[in-house]
Amino acid sequence: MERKEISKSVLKRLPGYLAYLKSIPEGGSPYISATALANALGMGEVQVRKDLAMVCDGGRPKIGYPREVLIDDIEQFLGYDNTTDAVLIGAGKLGQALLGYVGFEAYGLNILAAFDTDPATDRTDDGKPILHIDQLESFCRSHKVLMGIITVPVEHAQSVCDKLIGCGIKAIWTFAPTHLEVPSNILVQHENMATSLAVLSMHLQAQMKEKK
Amino acid sequence: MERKEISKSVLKRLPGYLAYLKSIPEGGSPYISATALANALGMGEVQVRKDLAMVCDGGRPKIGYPREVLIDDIEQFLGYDNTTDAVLIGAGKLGQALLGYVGFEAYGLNILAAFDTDPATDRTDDGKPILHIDQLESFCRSHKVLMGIITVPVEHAQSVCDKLIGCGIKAIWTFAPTHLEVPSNILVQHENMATSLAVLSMHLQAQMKEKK
DNA sequence: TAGATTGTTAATCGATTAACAATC
DNA sequence: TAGATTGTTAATCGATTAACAATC
Repeated sequence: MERKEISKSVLKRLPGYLAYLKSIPEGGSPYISATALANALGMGEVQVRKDLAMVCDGGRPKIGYPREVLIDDIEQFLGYDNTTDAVLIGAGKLGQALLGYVGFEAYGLNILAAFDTDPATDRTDDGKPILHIDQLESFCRSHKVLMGIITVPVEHAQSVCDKLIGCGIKAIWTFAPTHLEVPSNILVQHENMATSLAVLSMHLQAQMKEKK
Repeated sequence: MERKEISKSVLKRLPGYLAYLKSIPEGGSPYISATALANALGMGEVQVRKDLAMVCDGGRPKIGYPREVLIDDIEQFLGYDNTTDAVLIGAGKLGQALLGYVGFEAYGLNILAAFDTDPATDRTDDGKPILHIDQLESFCRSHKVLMGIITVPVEHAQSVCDKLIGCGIKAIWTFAPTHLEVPSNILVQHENMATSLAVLSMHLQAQMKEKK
């Protein structure tokens, strides 16, 4: 499969297709059409077809795409087939929730350990190590970790971010509601609860107004 | 301030401005320019100016916008000035993390209680009630709750969603990685960890390739 | 006054949708 | 063959960026 330049909008829709494809029970047809996928996810069928064209080659007219192949192609495209190791900084409630979430395996994400300035215990319920922040650098170097997850309070986010970059991390997933300043070769993915809440809040405001 | 029709892209950027404006220490100038804001957040200044024009009237040339007024305008626009009550379904780790996060107050969100099919305790550490799912409807009706937060495993997400709608909920914030089927007047906001991971994963793949 | 900054109007860019030809 | 479905090319739409006039 020739790898084309992919836009971010397409990229963001791929996990949705993947999740749906995986959720289909084994029994049925081994093929699925873009039309069927679109209907199931409430999207336009042309869009789905175009998106799929980016990652796989060849559905067959009248039949659709072979489900298994499609799943493999998307996973390979997204890099879910080879796992990424990550460290997590901030072993608070959110941090521990992420640490304990087994579902990330499916996305090729493996959180090796959590770090904190003041580790309450040395292991989570699930047996993942919680280490002192001072051990971060040697840990990252020896495990060749490229991804860091930030779940510390806002005020420490930037300094933790700087520290991660100093440890050789190339991609950062942050849950702290603040802008992080980083060099251009580092990717920051902001899990932005605030924007979600903004969208929800606007919808409710509109609803209230309608009722009047 | 005349309320114009606002696009989703603008809406999603507003919380970022708000967070930054609030983070500025009291001491300095009471004014801030779109240019300064843009630089601080790594954005284009024209975009910032256009976005601000949607929610407030009148910065002053050469001076900028009065910071306090700007904060108030954005908060009012987003509806953060009057709090929204919400219920949360699924008192697992993620659910409890959200339940205990005090930062939501700033977004006008107040999670009243959590519900679960099998409540381990009847209160969280923070003193918020955890109730049995059977009490959901009467609770929502009596408290006139309009927002529901879903933190249950994927396989229960749709049924929980249906239940919430049956209780009169109008907006749903879901953390379950699956598509939810809802009537058109209900808003579903999908907190999509999977898309974030896809973006991160792609970046790391590109990095690896570069190194070779 | 000069210059920084705002707000507006026009141009560009990218993404989505529509139309249609190709194919099994 | 007929019809469902794919893939492609063109048209539309919306959002971002650039250019510029207005203003303090």
